[in-house]
Amino acid sequence: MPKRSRLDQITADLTDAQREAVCYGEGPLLVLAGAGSGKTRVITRRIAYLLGCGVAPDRIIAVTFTNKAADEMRRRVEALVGKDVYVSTFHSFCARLLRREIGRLGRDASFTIYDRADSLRVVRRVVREMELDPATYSPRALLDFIGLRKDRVEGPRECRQRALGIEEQTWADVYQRYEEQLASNNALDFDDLLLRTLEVFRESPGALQHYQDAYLHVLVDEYQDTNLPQHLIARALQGKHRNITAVGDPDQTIYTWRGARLENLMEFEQDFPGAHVVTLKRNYRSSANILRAASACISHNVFRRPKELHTERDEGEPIVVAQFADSFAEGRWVAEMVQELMQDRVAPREIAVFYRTKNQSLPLEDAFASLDLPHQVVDSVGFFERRQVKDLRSYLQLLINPRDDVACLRVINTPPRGIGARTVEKLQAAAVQRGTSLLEAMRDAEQIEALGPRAARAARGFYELHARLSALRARSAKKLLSRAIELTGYLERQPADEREDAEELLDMFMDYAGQYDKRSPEGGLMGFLEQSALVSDVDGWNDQAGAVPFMTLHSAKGLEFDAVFIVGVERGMLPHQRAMQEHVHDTDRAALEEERRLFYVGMTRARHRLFISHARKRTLRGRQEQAEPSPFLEELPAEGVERLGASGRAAASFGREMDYVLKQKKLSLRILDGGANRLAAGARVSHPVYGEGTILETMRMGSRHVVRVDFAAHGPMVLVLAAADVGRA
DNA sequence: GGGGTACCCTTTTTT
DNA sequence: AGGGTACCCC
Ligand SMILES: Nc1ncnc2c1ncn2[C@@H]1O[C@H](COP(=O)(O)OP(=O)(O)OP(=O)(O)O)[C@@H](O)[C@H]1O
Repeated sequence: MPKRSRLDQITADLTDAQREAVCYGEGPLLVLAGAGSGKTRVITRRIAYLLGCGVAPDRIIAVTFTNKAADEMRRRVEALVGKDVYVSTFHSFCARLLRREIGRLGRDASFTIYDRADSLRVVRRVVREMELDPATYSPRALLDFIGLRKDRVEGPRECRQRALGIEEQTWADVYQRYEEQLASNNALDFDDLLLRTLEVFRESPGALQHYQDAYLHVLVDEYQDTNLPQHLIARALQGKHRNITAVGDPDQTIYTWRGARLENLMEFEQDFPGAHVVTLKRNYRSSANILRAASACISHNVFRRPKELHTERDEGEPIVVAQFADSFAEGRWVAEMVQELMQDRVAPREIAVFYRTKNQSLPLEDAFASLDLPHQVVDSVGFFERRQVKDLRSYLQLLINPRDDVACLRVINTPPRGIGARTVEKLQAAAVQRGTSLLEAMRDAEQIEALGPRAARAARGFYELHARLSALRARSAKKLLSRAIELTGYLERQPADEREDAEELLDMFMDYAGQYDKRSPEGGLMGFLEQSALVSDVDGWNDQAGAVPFMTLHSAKGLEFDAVFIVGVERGMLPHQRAMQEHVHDTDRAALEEERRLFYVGMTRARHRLFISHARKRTLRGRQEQAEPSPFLEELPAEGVERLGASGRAAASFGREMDYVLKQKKLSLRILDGGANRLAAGARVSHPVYGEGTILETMRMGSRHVVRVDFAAHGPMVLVLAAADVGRA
């Protein structure tokens, strides 16, 4: 194929503004654009275009927010030009780089990656060792503090220098000792992946130069949610060729709590002098009703440059805002509406349900299960945090990095093998004294005087178990996992009431390992552990599975669906109570605005249908709490928004009535006393189950028609009309 | 000294 | 619901 026409093909279905960005030549480029305007499309096409222009695939690096988004982009580029480029997240890229380069910092390449729970264990230990009162020095708060320092690229020494007063000095000391512990465990936390990469660049000009030479083009998606270290890494990488493409939308910053820095985007032109800026103003995703509502809502953010986003699309169906008595009624309604959509030929994978917090999935799961609707809770991070999965991961982690005392302590007596708290203490003391890891101390258990013969034998036994597993280290991840389960007797030793659970979880874990083995036969155990440490929630979501995904609003970023449900849109939930106390925000207002952006991100995921709901009662920490509608709901326009169950009492009964209808499914109504031949208010009807009644009102709930009927024997009920009845309504 | 149990609290979002 | 801590029994 002649080159010209292939390039034309890549840019054919783009707007002028999009094409300008895709085909932009050398130098920094910023695409500043609203939701659904084609930012991700521009990045993907630009990669394809560069490849089409003859840039070698290995001279391009693209960075996305999740591994799933990275795979998706790689696949799209491959489909466009048949070439394989490197697309990754910042964290995965850094982990890969550090496996090669961390020796330059005097550290070992077989490092463990710690998640928050691992880090928390380290902080707890530091607090104990420093003999601080954990009530005053909350390990959680201390870890947050450390994270904050790291987000600002501030090491313990600098932190200590800047400390004002004894209190802050103590925090800095905790930070210092936390770092020492991580080093002696040969572990890096998530932030370290970024910081050590910067350190490699700083300490080793040769390495920096190597990467700067290698990457002719650096492209970063979702720039509004990058933190300072990520920004610095991007800047370092483009340092030689100066070809950076960043795309982002300031209205979609939703990770400030994790250090995201909007300045990275808004001050791009200062950081990258001579940057060319392209703005995209047309939304290609959503119906006019959806875009109008989303824009109206986000316009209430005052810390914001007003931005006009328009669409050529039709109004579309009205947005539905519905109120329910409680989250269970809300869940049943969502399930019922999903069933309806599926009957209307909307594929389940084109429907999604979003919520603020993960525990909101439960009522939805119940409701979907009872209607037998295919659904999938998108929660990979949660999966890897499950106790049983973490336990087995720790056994494997210890094979790669025997110095990982956190992993060792986690499983040293799991399942119970006679190494109790006292023995552990003695082992730890011996390890500190000898300057060894816990595992090495166990190898030499017989020589530790403080240990009785029984304890010594148990400890030595653990070491031998590790050694036996270690001999199999080169085997596939799945094989190792199943051998670890066998050799440790993990399942047999589970309490009977948890065995089934554990078995299911570990089966899933083995499946996951099997998939890894197949996909990355070269990755080995280390690659497997690395990938599972760096998963994002959406990574585990199979978008081809034909199931409705349930996910957090955060996870929904960057995705799109034909129909979207956002549940639990209540004061205290969205905006979330805790988010309003988040100290990373300068003001209450800023905190509220981030919550509004989250709602905005959710709404703008929808192409055609948007359903927003809230409940009057919600169970929080086992308590039933009254809930008010979210203030954000008042910000939606009247036009193109249909509100159901507006008053509190009506909503309460609506919930119960809905319940009934769902159980009975749809049974058709017969019109009595021949006069009126229409299902309209006032008509007398008869129902096979409820008997006779009078229609109170008829209404539309989204695409479906419902009637409220006052039955003589049952009182008011909401009935959903069968398609055949609709013509009569 | 190990192991089991009861009670606390804490989770908002996640690389 | 899961971990941590405190307490009790073996
Ligand atoms: N020029 C175009 N022609 C047709 N469809 C387009 C065009 N540009 C974008 N789209 C479609 O619009 C939708 C949104 O595009 P994309 O996901 O790239 O937007 P985005 O700006 O990254 O969105 P967001 O920031 O909201 O995640 C996609 O379905 C995409 O295919």
